[in-house]
Amino acid sequence: MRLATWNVNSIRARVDRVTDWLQRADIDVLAMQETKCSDQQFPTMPFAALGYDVVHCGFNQWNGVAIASRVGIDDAQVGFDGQPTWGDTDVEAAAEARALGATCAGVRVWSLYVPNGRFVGSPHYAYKLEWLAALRETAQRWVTDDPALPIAMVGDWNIAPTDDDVWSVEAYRDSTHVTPPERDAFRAIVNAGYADVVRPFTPGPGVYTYWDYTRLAFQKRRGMRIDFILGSPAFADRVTHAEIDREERKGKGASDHAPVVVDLSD
DNA sequence: ATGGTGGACGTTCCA
Repeated sequence: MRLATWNVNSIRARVDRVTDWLQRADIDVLAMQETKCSDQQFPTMPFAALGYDVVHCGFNQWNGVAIASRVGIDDAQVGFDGQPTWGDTDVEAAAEARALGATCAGVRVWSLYVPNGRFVGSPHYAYKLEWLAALRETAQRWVTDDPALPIAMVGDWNIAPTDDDVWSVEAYRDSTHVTPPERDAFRAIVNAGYADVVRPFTPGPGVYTYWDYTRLAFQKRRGMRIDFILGSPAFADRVTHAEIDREERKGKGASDHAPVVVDLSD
Protein backbone atom coordinates (compact mmCIF):
# COMPACT_ATOMS: atom_id res chain seq x y z
CA MET A 1 0.00 0.00 0.00
CA ARG A 2 1.23 3.46 -0.90
CA LEU A 3 0.11 6.27 1.45
CA ALA A 4 0.73 9.98 0.93
CA THR A 5 0.05 13.29 2.63
CA TRP A 6 -0.16 16.64 0.87
CA ASN A 7 -1.11 20.13 1.94
CA VAL A 8 -2.84 21.04 -1.32
CA ASN A 9 -3.59 24.71 -0.54
CA SER A 10 -7.11 24.68 -1.99
CA ILE A 11 -8.40 21.51 -3.63
CA ARG A 12 -10.64 23.45 -6.01
CA ALA A 13 -7.68 25.41 -7.34
CA ARG A 14 -5.60 22.25 -7.73
CA VAL A 15 -7.88 19.29 -8.33
CA ASP A 16 -6.42 18.49 -11.76
CA ARG A 17 -2.90 18.62 -10.47
CA VAL A 18 -3.77 16.42 -7.48
CA THR A 19 -5.68 13.78 -9.43
CA ASP A 20 -3.00 13.68 -12.14
CA TRP A 21 -0.39 13.09 -9.48
CA LEU A 22 -2.49 10.42 -7.73
CA GLN A 23 -2.49 8.39 -10.91
CA ARG A 24 1.09 9.06 -11.92
CA ALA A 25 2.43 8.30 -8.44
CA ASP A 26 0.15 5.28 -8.03
CA ILE A 27 -1.16 6.40 -4.64
CA ASP A 28 -3.63 4.21 -2.74
CA VAL A 29 -4.49 6.59 0.09
CA LEU A 30 -3.98 10.37 0.10
CA ALA A 31 -4.48 12.59 3.13
CA MET A 32 -5.00 16.22 2.19
CA GLN A 33 -4.84 19.41 4.23
CA GLU A 34 -5.89 23.00 3.58
CA THR A 35 -8.62 21.96 1.18
CA LYS A 36 -10.09 25.44 1.77
CA CYS A 37 -13.67 24.49 1.00
CA SER A 38 -16.90 23.25 2.55
CA ASP A 39 -17.96 19.61 2.29
CA GLN A 40 -20.46 20.64 -0.38
CA GLN A 41 -17.78 22.36 -2.42
CA PHE A 42 -15.30 19.48 -2.39
CA PRO A 43 -14.82 18.15 -5.96
CA THR A 44 -15.49 14.45 -5.32
CA MET A 45 -16.27 13.59 -8.96
CA PRO A 46 -12.72 13.74 -10.35
CA PHE A 47 -11.61 11.43 -7.52
CA ALA A 48 -14.53 9.04 -7.98
CA ALA A 49 -13.74 8.83 -11.70
CA LEU A 50 -10.35 7.38 -10.76
CA GLY A 51 -11.83 4.96 -8.23
CA TYR A 52 -11.15 6.93 -5.05
CA ASP A 53 -13.66 7.37 -2.25
CA VAL A 54 -13.33 10.64 -0.35
CA VAL A 55 -14.16 11.80 3.15
CA HIS A 56 -13.78 15.49 3.89
CA CYS A 57 -14.20 17.90 6.76
CA GLY A 58 -14.01 21.60 6.11
CA PHE A 59 -16.04 24.61 7.10
CA ASN A 60 -14.15 27.74 6.09
CA GLN A 61 -11.70 29.11 3.54
CA TRP A 62 -8.57 28.25 5.54
CA ASN A 63 -8.89 24.80 7.03
CA GLY A 64 -10.19 21.53 5.70
CA VAL A 65 -8.82 17.99 5.74
CA ALA A 66 -9.68 15.03 3.54
CA ILE A 67 -8.78 11.42 2.87
CA ALA A 68 -9.06 9.87 -0.59
CA SER A 69 -8.71 6.10 -0.83
CA ARG A 70 -9.00 3.48 -3.55
CA VAL A 71 -8.70 0.64 -1.00
CA GLY A 72 -11.84 1.52 0.94
CA ILE A 73 -12.74 3.89 3.76
CA ASP A 74 -14.13 2.54 7.03
CA ASP A 75 -14.95 4.14 10.35
CA ALA A 76 -14.45 7.74 9.24
CA GLN A 77 -14.33 10.11 12.22
CA VAL A 78 -14.08 13.88 12.42
CA GLY A 79 -11.82 15.07 15.23
CA PHE A 80 -10.15 13.09 17.99
CA ASP A 81 -11.34 12.59 21.56
CA GLY A 82 -10.60 15.65 23.63
CA GLN A 83 -9.74 17.83 20.64
CA PRO A 84 -9.99 21.44 21.85
CA THR A 85 -12.01 23.77 19.65
CA TRP A 86 -11.43 27.41 18.89
CA GLY A 87 -14.25 29.84 19.62
CA ASP A 88 -17.74 29.41 20.96
CA THR A 89 -20.12 29.27 18.04
CA ASP A 90 -20.92 26.03 16.25
CA VAL A 91 -19.36 27.25 13.04
CA GLU A 92 -16.12 28.25 14.72
CA ALA A 93 -15.96 24.97 16.59
CA ALA A 94 -16.58 23.01 13.43
CA ALA A 95 -13.93 25.00 11.59
CA GLU A 96 -11.43 23.74 14.11
CA ALA A 97 -12.08 20.13 13.16
CA ARG A 98 -8.52 19.78 11.94
CA ALA A 99 -8.36 16.03 12.22
CA LEU A 100 -10.02 13.37 10.12
CA GLY A 101 -9.51 9.67 10.81
CA ALA A 102 -10.39 6.71 8.62
CA THR A 103 -9.42 3.07 8.37
CA CYS A 104 -8.15 2.14 4.90
CA ALA A 105 -7.28 -1.51 4.22
CA GLY A 106 -6.69 -2.09 7.93
CA VAL A 107 -4.52 0.99 8.46
CA ARG A 108 -5.81 3.79 10.66
CA VAL A 109 -4.98 7.04 8.90
CA TRP A 110 -5.32 10.48 10.47
CA SER A 111 -5.15 13.55 8.24
CA LEU A 112 -4.03 16.36 10.52
CA TYR A 113 -3.75 20.10 10.05
CA VAL A 114 -2.03 21.35 13.18
CA PRO A 115 -2.94 24.96 14.07
CA ASN A 116 -0.45 27.44 12.58
CA GLY A 117 -0.06 29.51 15.73
CA ARG A 118 0.27 32.79 13.82
CA PHE A 119 2.83 34.40 16.14
CA VAL A 120 4.46 33.54 19.45
CA GLY A 121 2.39 34.84 22.33
CA SER A 122 -0.88 35.02 20.40
CA PRO A 123 -3.94 33.09 21.58
CA HIS A 124 -3.52 31.01 18.42
CA TYR A 125 -0.05 29.97 19.55
CA ALA A 126 -1.37 28.91 22.96
CA TYR A 127 -4.14 27.02 21.21
CA LYS A 128 -1.62 25.22 19.00
CA LEU A 129 0.17 23.90 22.08
CA GLU A 130 -3.11 22.88 23.74
CA TRP A 131 -4.18 21.09 20.60
CA LEU A 132 -0.90 19.18 20.35
CA ALA A 133 -1.06 18.19 24.02
CA ALA A 134 -4.57 16.85 23.55
CA LEU A 135 -3.46 14.91 20.48
CA ARG A 136 -0.56 13.37 22.36
CA GLU A 137 -2.83 12.25 25.16
CA THR A 138 -5.32 10.63 22.82
CA ALA A 139 -2.74 9.16 20.44
CA GLN A 140 -0.88 7.57 23.33
CA ARG A 141 -4.12 5.84 24.31
CA TRP A 142 -4.70 4.58 20.77
CA VAL A 143 -1.33 2.90 20.61
CA THR A 144 -1.54 1.32 24.06
CA ASP A 145 -5.15 0.18 23.60
CA ASP A 146 -4.38 -1.71 20.39
CA PRO A 147 -0.65 -2.10 19.73
CA ALA A 148 -1.32 -4.39 16.75
CA LEU A 149 -3.23 -1.69 14.85
CA PRO A 150 -1.10 0.20 12.34
CA ILE A 151 -1.76 3.91 12.93
CA ALA A 152 -0.42 6.77 10.83
CA MET A 153 -0.75 10.40 11.87
CA VAL A 154 0.04 12.38 8.75
CA GLY A 155 -0.23 15.94 7.62
CA ASP A 156 0.97 19.48 8.06
CA TRP A 157 2.32 19.74 11.59
CA ASN A 158 3.43 23.39 11.28
CA ILE A 159 6.53 22.50 13.28
CA ALA A 160 10.13 22.14 12.14
CA PRO A 161 11.38 19.70 14.81
CA THR A 162 15.11 20.47 14.56
CA ASP A 163 17.41 23.17 13.21
CA ASP A 164 18.17 20.84 10.28
CA ASP A 165 14.55 21.28 9.22
CA VAL A 166 14.72 25.02 8.47
CA TRP A 167 16.79 26.73 5.80
CA SER A 168 17.91 29.42 8.23
CA VAL A 169 17.70 29.37 12.00
CA GLU A 170 18.34 33.10 11.97
CA ALA A 171 15.41 33.81 9.65
CA TYR A 172 13.01 32.03 12.00
CA ARG A 173 14.35 33.36 15.29
CA ASP A 174 11.42 34.00 17.66
CA SER A 175 8.95 32.73 15.06
CA THR A 176 6.42 29.97 15.31
CA HIS A 177 7.28 26.48 13.98
CA VAL A 178 10.70 26.37 15.67
CA THR A 179 10.14 27.41 19.31
CA PRO A 180 11.14 24.99 22.07
CA PRO A 181 7.53 24.46 23.28
CA GLU A 182 6.41 23.47 19.77
CA ARG A 183 9.40 21.18 19.33
CA ASP A 184 8.77 19.67 22.77
CA ALA A 185 5.16 19.00 21.80
CA PHE A 186 6.25 17.27 18.60
CA ARG A 187 8.88 15.22 20.42
CA ALA A 188 6.31 14.19 23.03
CA ILE A 189 4.15 12.69 20.31
CA VAL A 190 7.13 10.83 18.86
CA ASN A 191 7.98 9.60 22.36
CA ALA A 192 4.38 8.44 22.81
CA GLY A 193 5.15 5.83 20.16
CA TYR A 194 4.92 7.51 16.76
CA ALA A 195 8.09 7.46 14.69
CA ASP A 196 8.94 9.78 11.81
CA VAL A 197 9.02 7.00 9.22
CA VAL A 198 10.13 9.25 6.35
CA ARG A 199 13.34 10.66 7.80
CA PRO A 200 15.41 7.46 7.52
CA PHE A 201 14.81 7.55 3.76
CA THR A 202 15.33 11.32 3.35
CA PRO A 203 18.28 12.31 5.54
CA GLY A 204 19.05 16.00 6.04
CA PRO A 205 19.89 18.74 6.59
CA GLY A 206 18.37 20.71 3.74
CA VAL A 207 15.46 18.35 3.05
CA TYR A 208 12.15 20.21 3.14
CA THR A 209 8.45 19.75 2.40
CA TYR A 210 7.33 23.39 2.29
CA TRP A 211 8.68 26.49 0.56
CA ASP A 212 7.14 29.98 0.82
CA TYR A 213 5.65 31.30 -2.41
CA THR A 214 7.49 34.60 -2.02
CA ARG A 215 11.09 35.64 -2.54
CA LEU A 216 11.90 32.72 -4.87
CA ALA A 217 12.13 30.50 -1.80
CA PHE A 218 11.87 27.21 -3.71
CA GLN A 219 14.44 28.19 -6.33
CA LYS A 220 16.79 29.27 -3.55
CA ARG A 221 16.14 26.05 -1.60
CA ARG A 222 14.80 28.02 1.34
CA GLY A 223 12.25 25.70 2.88
CA MET A 224 11.08 23.93 6.00
CA ARG A 225 10.33 20.31 6.81
CA ILE A 226 6.91 20.51 8.46
CA ASP A 227 4.89 17.72 6.81
CA PHE A 228 5.28 14.35 8.49
CA ILE A 229 4.14 10.78 8.49
CA LEU A 230 4.31 9.52 12.06
CA GLY A 231 3.63 5.82 12.51
CA SER A 232 2.82 3.56 15.44
CA PRO A 233 5.17 0.56 15.86
CA ALA A 234 2.81 -1.71 13.91
CA PHE A 235 2.81 0.85 11.08
CA ALA A 236 6.52 1.65 11.17
CA ASP A 237 7.37 -2.06 10.97
CA ARG A 238 5.72 -2.22 7.55
CA VAL A 239 7.40 0.81 5.94
CA THR A 240 9.64 -0.23 3.05
CA HIS A 241 10.29 3.14 1.37
CA ALA A 242 9.54 6.85 1.70
CA GLU A 243 10.13 10.00 -0.29
CA ILE A 244 9.30 13.67 -0.61
CA ASP A 245 8.13 14.48 -4.14
CA ARG A 246 9.64 17.94 -4.55
CA GLU A 247 8.95 17.81 -8.31
CA GLU A 248 5.33 18.65 -7.41
CA ARG A 249 6.44 21.96 -5.93
CA LYS A 250 7.66 23.04 -9.37
CA GLY A 251 5.87 24.90 -12.12
CA LYS A 252 2.79 27.04 -12.44
CA GLY A 253 -0.09 26.14 -10.17
CA ALA A 254 1.93 24.25 -7.55
CA SER A 255 0.95 24.08 -3.90
CA ASP A 256 3.52 25.57 -1.56
CA HIS A 257 3.92 22.07 -0.04
CA ALA A 258 5.28 18.91 -1.64
CA PRO A 259 3.60 15.51 -1.18
CA VAL A 260 5.21 13.02 1.22
CA VAL A 261 4.89 9.32 0.36
CA VAL A 262 5.44 6.00 2.15
CA ASP A 263 5.22 2.42 0.93
CA LEU A 264 3.97 -0.33 3.22
CA SER A 265 4.48 -4.06 2.88
CA ASP A 266 1.32 -6.19 2.73
C1' DA B 1 10.28 45.25 -9.21
C1' DT B 2 12.21 49.25 -3.60
C1' DG B 3 8.01 43.65 1.04
C1' DG B 4 8.15 39.84 -2.70
C1' DT B 5 2.98 35.07 -3.81
C1' DG B 6 -1.18 32.65 -3.81
C1' DG B 7 -6.10 31.47 -2.43
C1' DA B 8 -10.86 32.72 -1.02
C1' DC B 9 -13.70 36.31 -0.26
C1' DG B 10 -15.33 40.44 -1.24
C1' DT B 11 -12.61 45.50 -1.29
C1' DT B 12 -8.95 42.01 3.49
C1' DC B 13 -7.40 38.03 5.98
C1' DC B 14 -4.77 34.03 6.14
C1' DA B 15 -0.76 31.11 5.27
